[in-house]
Amino acid sequence: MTLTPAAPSRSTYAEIASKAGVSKATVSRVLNGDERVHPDRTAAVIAAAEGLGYRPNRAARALSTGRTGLVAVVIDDEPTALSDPFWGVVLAGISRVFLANDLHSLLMVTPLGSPDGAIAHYLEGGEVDGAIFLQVHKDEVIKKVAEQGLPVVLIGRPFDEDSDIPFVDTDNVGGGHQATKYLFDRGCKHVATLTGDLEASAGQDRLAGYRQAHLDAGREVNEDLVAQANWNFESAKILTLRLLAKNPEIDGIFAANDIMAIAAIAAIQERGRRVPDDIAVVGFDDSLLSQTHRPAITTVRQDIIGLGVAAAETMIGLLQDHEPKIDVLATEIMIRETA
Amino acid sequence: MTLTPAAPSRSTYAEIASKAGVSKATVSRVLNGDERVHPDRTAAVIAAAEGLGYRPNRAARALSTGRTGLVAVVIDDEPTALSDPFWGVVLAGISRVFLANDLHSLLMVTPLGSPDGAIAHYLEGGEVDGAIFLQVHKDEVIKKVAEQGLPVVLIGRPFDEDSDIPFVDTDNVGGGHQATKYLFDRGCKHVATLTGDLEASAGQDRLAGYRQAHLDAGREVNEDLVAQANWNFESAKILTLRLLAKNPEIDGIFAANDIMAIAAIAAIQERGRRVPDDIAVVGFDDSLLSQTHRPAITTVRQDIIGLGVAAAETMIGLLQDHEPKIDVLATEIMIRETA
DNA sequence: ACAAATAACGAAATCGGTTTCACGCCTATT
DNA sequence: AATAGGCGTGAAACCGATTTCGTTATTTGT
Repeated sequence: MTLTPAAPSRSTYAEIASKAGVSKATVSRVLNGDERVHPDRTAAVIAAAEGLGYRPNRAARALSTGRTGLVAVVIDDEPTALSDPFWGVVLAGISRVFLANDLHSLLMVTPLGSPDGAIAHYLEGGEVDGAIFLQVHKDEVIKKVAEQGLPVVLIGRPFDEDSDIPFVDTDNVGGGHQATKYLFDRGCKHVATLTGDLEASAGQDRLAGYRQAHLDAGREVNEDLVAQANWNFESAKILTLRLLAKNPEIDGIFAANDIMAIAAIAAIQERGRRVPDDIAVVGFDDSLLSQTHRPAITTVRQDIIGLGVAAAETMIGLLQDHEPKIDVLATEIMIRETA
Repeated sequence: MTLTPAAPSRSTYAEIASKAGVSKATVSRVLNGDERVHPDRTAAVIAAAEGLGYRPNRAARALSTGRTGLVAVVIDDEPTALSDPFWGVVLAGISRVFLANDLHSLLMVTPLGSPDGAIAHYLEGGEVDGAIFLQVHKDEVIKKVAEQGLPVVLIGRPFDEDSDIPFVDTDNVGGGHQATKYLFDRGCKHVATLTGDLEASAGQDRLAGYRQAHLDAGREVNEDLVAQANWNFESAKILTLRLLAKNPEIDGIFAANDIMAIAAIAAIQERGRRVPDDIAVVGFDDSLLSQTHRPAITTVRQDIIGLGVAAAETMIGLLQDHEPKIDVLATEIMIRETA
């Protein structure tokens, strides 16, 4: 494999040093903000560096400090995962914070299913200073990496209750609560829920919020009204039809994401009932779908960019030896036409 | 900023060399596949390396070779850009190929408004071996970077007709042609089109395909039936209403993306016409929306993962000094309910 | 005013691979 | 038989920034 030479060579400490009439050591001190250098020399070095349009060589710095300035952003390589617009926005949030802190995100899209996958190797190699994991399915890989001393931040709650891995997450419990309470306040008496995959923490938590809202309102959860639909359209539609058939008294549905809300609406209309007049529907995510669908879907909005920002900030904190911070971001209900 | 030490230290050439009883130079030769080393030594080095669980230090290699093994993937920081599931899938394709070739993708989300902002700096700094641009920023930044000798691949067609920057793109002309021809074959006599932003090559090309299909069918394009809707729901709906009012003879609509197709359907139904019986509608993208919408949308599918894969492969080719390859990927029509 | 402590700075070592160069040994050439 | 050429190899230089260590120059203490 013959490779072409890379980008044009740039100026170095040696050049700055000779131009400013000081040693490389002094250049390094000035450029790293050492206060103890004489102001005159400091000024000379800065002037020389600017004159030469100096840009540091990351590889050289990495070699001598052992820190690369790179953070891996790992996402599960499932067809469904990446086609979810959610992650793009999270990435934007992460990237924005990193760029302002002279860090870079190394994107790794990989099947996380296999515990000894390629990823673990890369993460072990000291090639990155830390790793942010999106989309959590198995904690194992993450734990393994974290145990090797690599700073790790999770987006989404870890499964293991007493895991001490720092994470940021949407307040899914709060969001489920908000949606359910809104339906109650609207006058609904029999609120069903279409849950996501209960192996995912978001699925669990949104359901927990639904239950909590019942508790707070002094109502009992009717377990017949809880249907596990695994996030997707098809099963949500089938389950809604079944719910409506068995429980005609239903007058509200909380779907744990917008796609399932759309499926529920389709099923309801197929049965000749009206939304929201007969049955009110609330979704989750505030996705594009919820905005363009007719009727427009009332849904729980999460601060997705904020998730990325918080994760990046937590990572920066870890790299600076701060206490691991755990963020849970509030949700907001977007009232549209379906409830 | 005090920083914690990075990952655990790993084995080095020096250790392998002493364990195998050879010099560092020989270790380097063996590990880089130099054939001229005596088989016995080769075996010894390989055994020693495996015994020590050796992993190369990227920074050290980068410092001495000048190549980082990193490729920047640059995307516009527009709200609409990253929330488009399209890009996530492209990223997956890129990442998959790179990972298999020991390259990494450095994600850069360019801050708005800064023409030759932070990104250009990073790209100049020799921090990456190449750059893949998603979502066409003005060509200027790209040109500037390319002129500095950095290998560049575009996803999407460059604006400048005689630009020599390698690119990969969906065959948008072909897709537009396919959609329009399908409507003709179905018996439509008066096919309108909702175009995307005509400043974007995808918008231009899909419209060009629409025109070409007319030409091939020996029909004239009625310019009254061409409406520029800029990809979004609102304007597409308004323009469709206007089209229907002025041209009641319309019996088919080709929308340059699925969102506009949905908007068109909403407008058509609002006017009391039926889809597809009165007016057939074809979208573009085969997005999740097109699958979940009722009626399900007949649409033109593009090979999005393939775009990422092709871009990554082209980049690898450039890095190995191959001829710049230009890929145009075929589309496929997905027949559902609206046409 | 003199020894001791401190501050400011440069020379050189260092990080871990890669690459050049020179050396010893062997085969081919005349 | 002597020289030229080739091969396999190790020593050492090198990439560019950081950091240790030691040397001056300056300040403090008595």
